[in-house]
Amino acid sequence: MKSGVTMRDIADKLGISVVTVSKALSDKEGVGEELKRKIKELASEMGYRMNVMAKAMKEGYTYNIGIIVAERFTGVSPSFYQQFHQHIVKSLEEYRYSAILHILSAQDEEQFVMPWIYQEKKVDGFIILGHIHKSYIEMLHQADTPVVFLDFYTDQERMDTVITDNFYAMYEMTNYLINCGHRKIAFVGNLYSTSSIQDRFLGYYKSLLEHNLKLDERYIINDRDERGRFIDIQLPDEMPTAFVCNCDQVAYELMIVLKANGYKIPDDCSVVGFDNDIFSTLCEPKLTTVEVNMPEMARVAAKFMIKKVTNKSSSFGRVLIKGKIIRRESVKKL
Amino acid sequence: MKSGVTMRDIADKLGISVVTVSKALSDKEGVGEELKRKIKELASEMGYRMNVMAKAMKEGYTYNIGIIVAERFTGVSPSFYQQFHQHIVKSLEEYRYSAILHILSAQDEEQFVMPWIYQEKKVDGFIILGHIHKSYIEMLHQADTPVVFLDFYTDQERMDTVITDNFYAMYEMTNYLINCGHRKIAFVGNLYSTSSIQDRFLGYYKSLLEHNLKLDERYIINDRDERGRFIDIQLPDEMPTAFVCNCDQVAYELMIVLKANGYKIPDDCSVVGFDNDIFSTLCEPKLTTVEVNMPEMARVAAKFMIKKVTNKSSSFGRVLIKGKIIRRESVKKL
DNA sequence: CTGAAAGCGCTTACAG
DNA sequence: CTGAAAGCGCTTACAG
Repeated sequence: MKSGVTMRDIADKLGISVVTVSKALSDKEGVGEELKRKIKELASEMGYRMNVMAKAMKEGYTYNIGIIVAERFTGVSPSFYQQFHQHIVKSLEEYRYSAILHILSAQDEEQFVMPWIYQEKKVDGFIILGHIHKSYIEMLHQADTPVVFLDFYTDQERMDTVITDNFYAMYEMTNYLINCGHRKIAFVGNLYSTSSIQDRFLGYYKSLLEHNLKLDERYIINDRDERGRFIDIQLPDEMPTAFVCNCDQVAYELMIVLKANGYKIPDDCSVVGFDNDIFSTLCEPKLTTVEVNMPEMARVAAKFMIKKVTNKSSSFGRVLIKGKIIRRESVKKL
Repeated sequence: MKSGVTMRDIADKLGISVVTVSKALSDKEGVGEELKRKIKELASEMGYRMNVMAKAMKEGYTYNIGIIVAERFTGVSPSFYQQFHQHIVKSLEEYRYSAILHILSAQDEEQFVMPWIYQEKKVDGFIILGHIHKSYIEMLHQADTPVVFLDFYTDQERMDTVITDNFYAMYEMTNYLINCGHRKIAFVGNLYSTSSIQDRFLGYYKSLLEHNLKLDERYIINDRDERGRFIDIQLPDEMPTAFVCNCDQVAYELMIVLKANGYKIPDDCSVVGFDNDIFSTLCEPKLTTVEVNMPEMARVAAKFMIKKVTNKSSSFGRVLIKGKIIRRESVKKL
């Protein structure tokens, strides 16, 4: 299994030209069936491997996509986005594209430093995973390179983004609770923290509106400070029968507080989460939650990316992917 | 910020040759200071970006390294290896190398299918993350491409690998327990499951030997079946004063069993783990454990990789990186 | 100090 | 059906 084999070598051995070898190997027309067969056979016999870079240079593509994720999401606790990255790799593979991960440092983000893989023309475009600064996005749009966002959006124009339908999922989840007979339902999450939490809250609110239930301010419970750090959860004076938490980890923390105060779950109160991450199965009882459809989101983002690479002017806007309610044991039918 | 700018454009505008531009931009000698300055200035003004692929093709490098991880490690629960991948990206960056993640499917692994990024010559070598089949490794070695292993080793020859010093870390941890006055110390883990568990067990055993403590078979407690699935942990009839667990998750499970049987931690028995992962802080009390030095391991693996790319004949063998004991609240001084 | 020539390994028109 | 020519954007000897 030598490496140095080129089309030249194959051509020479067969006494033909590289043009013919090139055509045969990529199944282009203009080569006799018999000759084509011979070429392919010899190629595999000699352990020929196509040098895609050479092809790429001729065509002007790199067949690489940069995946950008902000450093702050890559801390000690393995995040959500690492899972996403893997799904993107899988999806890009189907187009024979590779993914190159680029971790955007806080410094580069603030000082508007373009990723070096852009500077070196190593990628045909970027998929941005999660939140990054608005002005950095602005700069990205200025540069002539296709960009698709995943799991994040802003009100900026020309933004192609694939996101979970947070709003609809929480709307459905709250409907489910109401169908189970709950009427006093609290929401746990800081409404001013992230866009996701806001959308989830709004879905919860829509469900209340639709069922003529009043939004009670005392039932909006804070879970984190402005900087996103979790704070101790304060239970309301008058207890609701169900808690809608903006994520599984908060639901997990809430359950600890509830138990510490002598409440039984789901007998005294029901709890639901969002994300279907490790915390949802670490709880006792296991948590009813919403699963984000990562494979589908990655697939769509990859598809958009490839289309934008091929046709720079194509645009898709804001695409919502539905989540799925996972029913476990943390909800009681009243 | 246009993209199409090449050295040709810069040269034409200055009425000089591309050769001179090339030399100036890569700081090679043979260009006057004044001209060099001018060239660099114009380059940045025109928004020139080096086409590394062209350079790469000339030199015969791709400046990409493939990171291979078996599909079974990429399941639902975000694994250890995703963290590793990020550290490798960071380390390779310092050599201006990019990482391309390749998830090796079970099928490809069994049928000895080389990664398509190898077939397409997109990478200069591979870093293998975690366990893969011996015969696949054999094939990898047959192919003329540099390979470095990370967090995994076998007895195969010519294997360059960077691993945690499981043996030494568990030896130190057991010493620590003994220094705290413990004499009856159990080990929790299936000795026939993974190489890591074996090494950790052996470190524990060495510490016992050194302190003239007998290895008691009843104190080797199984935690998983042959297929690696966790089983219910059986406490021994006569209780030890401390448990050395092969990983944090098992320590976490053990704590649940201990508490269910009315034992207080660390008052009735101490527990230690390994990995310093999420389970170590989810426990109550928080777990004393061993932290793997991922950044350092990634750094060394990257360094080896680059050296092997530059000089195919270089080899490093089996390199051990020390772990670090993280002391928390799960151990009591007797 | 500066540049014309050749080449990295392919592909795309264009002839024959 | 087959191939000579030109070119993708660089760099590496080698001349001047």
